Amino acid sequence: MKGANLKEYYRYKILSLLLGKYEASRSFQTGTPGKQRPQFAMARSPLAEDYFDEMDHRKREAIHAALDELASAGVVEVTWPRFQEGRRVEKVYLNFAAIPRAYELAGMEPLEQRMERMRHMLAPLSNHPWEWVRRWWVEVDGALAARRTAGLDLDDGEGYENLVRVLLALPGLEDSVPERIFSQRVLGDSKAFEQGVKKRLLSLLKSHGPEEYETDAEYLDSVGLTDNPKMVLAAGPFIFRAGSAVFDAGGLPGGLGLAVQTVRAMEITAVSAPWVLLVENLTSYHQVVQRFSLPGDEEGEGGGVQAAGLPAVMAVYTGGFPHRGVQLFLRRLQEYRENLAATARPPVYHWGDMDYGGIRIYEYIRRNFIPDLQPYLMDVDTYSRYLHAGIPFGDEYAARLRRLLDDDVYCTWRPLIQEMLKHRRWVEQEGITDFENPPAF
DNA sequence: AGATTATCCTTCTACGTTGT
DNA sequence: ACAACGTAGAAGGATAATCT
Repeated sequence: MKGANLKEYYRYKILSLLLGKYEASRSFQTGTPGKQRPQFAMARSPLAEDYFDEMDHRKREAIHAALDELASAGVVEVTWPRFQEGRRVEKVYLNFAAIPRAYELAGMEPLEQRMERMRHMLAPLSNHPWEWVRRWWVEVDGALAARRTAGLDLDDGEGYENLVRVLLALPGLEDSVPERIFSQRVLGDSKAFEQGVKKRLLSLLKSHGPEEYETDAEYLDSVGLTDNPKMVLAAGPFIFRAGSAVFDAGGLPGGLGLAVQTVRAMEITAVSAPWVLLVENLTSYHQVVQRFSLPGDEEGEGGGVQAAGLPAVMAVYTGGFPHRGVQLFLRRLQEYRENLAATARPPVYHWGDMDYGGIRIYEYIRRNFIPDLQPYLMDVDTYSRYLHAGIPFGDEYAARLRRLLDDDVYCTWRPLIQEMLKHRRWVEQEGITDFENPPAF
């Protein structure tokens, strides 16, 4: 590096160091210069190593040259230890009046301008149809107006531009759309969503979203995005109509998978099973289908429980928090039930893990789809019988569980939650095998 | 006017939280 | 589980205020 270049290099280093301190200082926050100027002591600055390099004096000379120039332009003030004038720099101060000039010389964009640009970029969200997006916008816009960064990466303008586009496009989605297709449609690039927006959208959903979920996929599904279209799995004797065609699922020993479009178009016309069971986990769903929905099946499974004679059940796989397709199916089911007299409705039970997520999934379905939902094998008695197979959990998990105790929505779960807190274990649905007995109706 | 005290501000350090 | 980041509190310095 030649002398002049070295000087410019240090000029930038010095100015960006001082401006960085300025941007973090109260003087910037309040917008009015405080009593103390941004400053650094040379000996303990990032420049110290170069400044005190005994092997290469050109570095110190270049730093002095840069400081001389800045000082005579009135941008900075340099102090020297007594009797060392011009020999060893003590401290460097940035003059408030020269801050615009300092930005110019450093080739940096003033933080205030970058913040204003960001506000302008996010402004379209101010009248977003979703309340939680507006709430986030109010927070962020307020922070920027108050000259605080609020966790935004001000250097990633493009990223936030795409985030805004995505947020504006999401409310228009009908069914779940595959990420890549959505990305292509909204951002013009099938990878752009995954690379630049997904992470921010997820953290936004987790911090401000209307509902807490277990997995990223569930969060994305809640706004209409999936990695791949998902089927709705259901089994047992029920009849539905799609267009003019009528289907009887009872004739299919393993049940069926319904595409979201089918669910949208269908109407459930009859449920001949005496009860309906929603199942959280896939393994358990398959077991339920095998044991309940094949009355008279002689094969069994390798000496397993004799299945013959069990009353049939209509089973629906929810897969954790139900995705949009399942939600639509549950609405169809509820539409059918509401057309019947209250006493004629087949009762709907839900069976999931006895853990934080399982309890919340149950209440989520009850709140949003099936008001008279009942739990199946999710109670203190079953918990105690399977405690030996329970999985231990830690303090943080216990704290989350304890929060449910304070929430009235979960009041019926208090005995179970208290039992779980006492033993510090949760019980997996898959471990429970004695589910042959349907509840007494 | 000089010195001492008070106050304000930056910087350092530790802690908690969040993301990988 | 670990690292990185951000925040909050403590300490050190500098300026301002007050007293003698």
